[in-house]
Amino acid sequence: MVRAPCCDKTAVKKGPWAREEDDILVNYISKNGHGSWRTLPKLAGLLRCGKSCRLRWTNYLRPDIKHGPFTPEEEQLVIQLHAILGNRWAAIAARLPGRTDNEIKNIWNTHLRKRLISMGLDPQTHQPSCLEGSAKGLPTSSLTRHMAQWESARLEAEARLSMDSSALLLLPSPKKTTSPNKTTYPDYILRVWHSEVGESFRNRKPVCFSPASQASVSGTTSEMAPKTDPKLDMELSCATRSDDCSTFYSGMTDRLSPSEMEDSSDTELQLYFDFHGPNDMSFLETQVN
DNA sequence: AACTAGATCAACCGCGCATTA
DNA sequence: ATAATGCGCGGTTGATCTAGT
Repeated sequence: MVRAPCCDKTAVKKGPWAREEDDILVNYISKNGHGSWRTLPKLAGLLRCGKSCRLRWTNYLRPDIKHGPFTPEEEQLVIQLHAILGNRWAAIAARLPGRTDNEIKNIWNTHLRKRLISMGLDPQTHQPSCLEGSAKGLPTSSLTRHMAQWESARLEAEARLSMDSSALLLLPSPKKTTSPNKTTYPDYILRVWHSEVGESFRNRKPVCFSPASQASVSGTTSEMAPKTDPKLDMELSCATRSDDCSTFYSGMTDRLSPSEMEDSSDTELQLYFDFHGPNDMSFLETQVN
């Protein structure tokens, strides 16, 4: 099947939006709503692709967009949600009102990713990068000890899991699925538990989402709708119940002696460790305003 | 002041999913 | 059941800005 182009590429303007174009788009949408994005440019009198209009509106012109730099709390939230959700920027954005997926993706790639690297953490897995032979931020001895503690915690959590799993299987399926190959809650939860994601939770390690593991959990990386998807909420609540990645960050604080903390003199590192208490998962329930 | 390299971020592109005919 | 269409997502690009020399 050949996909029809979304617009006549030769007849549309590309590149940065002019002020007048913004005005036209805002005026049109405020009066008529966006309706069909494909037909909007023609109706509004814009020489733009509908896709471009949608992007401009959702990423910049929308009235509820929060402009300006991210607060430390927002940055922290992005890091923690990334540990749970991986590169699902739209899902992360849904938890930060006023911030767009594009903005979050940019802030991640330009700031937060580098910050994790400088802390000696792998930005994809959120695990100490010494595991891959490139530790920079923390003393190797401390990290080795932490790995051992995680392993111990994992064994403990696995025992708990065996009890939790049976309880979860009793949950009723929340709604009829539209497709026969879509999973019900218990099935989905089990898949999560048995996936890389679930293992991370069970291990009390920060979650790492490889593309393969995301696919194994959800079918595809974009199948979960970010805003009200019950599966996503369930995933997040699983994380909550299982002392997720925030415990990792704060837990490391608990386990480091003062002298070890001095070893990692990076003040940002300290900030991240101090941000949440071991059981404080409220950031998943309350939204940053 | 001029140049360069790196950082930033708005915008584009291609793909996949959902919906509709 | 299948094809066509629209939309949203994540990855990438490139123009612009900024700091350093």
